[in-house]
Amino acid sequence: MGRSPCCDEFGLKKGPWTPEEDDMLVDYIKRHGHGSWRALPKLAGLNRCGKSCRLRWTNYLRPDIKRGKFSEEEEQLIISLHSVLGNKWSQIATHLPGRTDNEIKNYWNTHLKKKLLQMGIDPITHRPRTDLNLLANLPHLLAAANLSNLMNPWDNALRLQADAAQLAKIQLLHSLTQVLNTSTAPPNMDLLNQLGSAPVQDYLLNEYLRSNSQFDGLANGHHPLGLNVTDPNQNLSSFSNLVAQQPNHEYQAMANTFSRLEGEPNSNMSNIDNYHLSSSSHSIASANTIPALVSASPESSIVNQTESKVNPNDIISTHSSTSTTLEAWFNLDDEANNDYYWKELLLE
DNA sequence: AAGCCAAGCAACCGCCGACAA
DNA sequence: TTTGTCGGCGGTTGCTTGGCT
Repeated sequence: MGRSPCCDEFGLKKGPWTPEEDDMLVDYIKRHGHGSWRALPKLAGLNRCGKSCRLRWTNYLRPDIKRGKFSEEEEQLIISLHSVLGNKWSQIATHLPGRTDNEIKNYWNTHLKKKLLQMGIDPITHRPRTDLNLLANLPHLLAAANLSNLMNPWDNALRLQADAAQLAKIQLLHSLTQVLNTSTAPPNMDLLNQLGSAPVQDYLLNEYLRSNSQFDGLANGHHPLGLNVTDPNQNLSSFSNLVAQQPNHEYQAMANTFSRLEGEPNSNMSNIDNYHLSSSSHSIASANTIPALVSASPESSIVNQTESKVNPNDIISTHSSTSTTLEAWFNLDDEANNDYYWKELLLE
């Protein structure tokens, strides 16, 4: 079971391959096949270890390797597959003909990881980021989100960015709502105004009123912001309507969910997590068009992958990287959703 | 022109599971 | 059942290149 000595054998060459060595390796494999990699170097007249030969062949010299820039479609596919499979580069590579696991891994580390970070998505969990950097970029993200309706639907790069922005906004709303539901301090109107949409502001303010109407000074129907405290529903431009206006089917699915929740006693947005997590038999994903993907935090992706029987081919057919992130949003129940953090930002 | 720095990528390292003896 | 070998994988290193000062 021990590690094979392979490259530790002294006198064997390491480092970059010369064109002559490449020729020798290609020539031998063309004539004889690689056979035993361990035996190959001697038979081919190479002063390399078998492992080095195998790596050079599989990552560089193989005739079916596709070289050059990754296409937009390939990028999307890698992101989608990574959200399900995690760092299983070899499995990801099986879905990209002509690309090697090493190439995909390098491309992920040098390009895609940064790209996701810039879009406010955590490249490890594929969840929207909730740190201060994201909040600092909020106006930019919101602007991108507002542009989404005007965009060419086939422009994948812009669409992905806009989806990420939408998700960031939704996640922010979710977190803000939780804070408002648990605090009596008045909300920070400057921050609320950054959300830019009257229905959203109404929704958040009414969440605040709903949760605080039992306290002194509000119970008499007066509120410093001039809103109707005794009947907050009169103020409410419902969030369901807001998300229903989104063209993306995912937001339609959310609106449907909210509608169902509204029919339940004591429902509010924070119920969404419980609803989603506790009722897989009538899940959002099955009732609507959101693919049943799993989030891919390092600690959970493997287990989820096997338990939920997610087929990476489904990712390819639906080709939706945002669904994964959307579902991740529904599962926000960890430290990233910590009330304390949001209270610091939101409450005066 | 020279030096510095960061990005990109080929190659290596070390671990693991499968399998045969 | 144990042990050794092999191939495969993911993480990491270090060289090359290009941009900037």
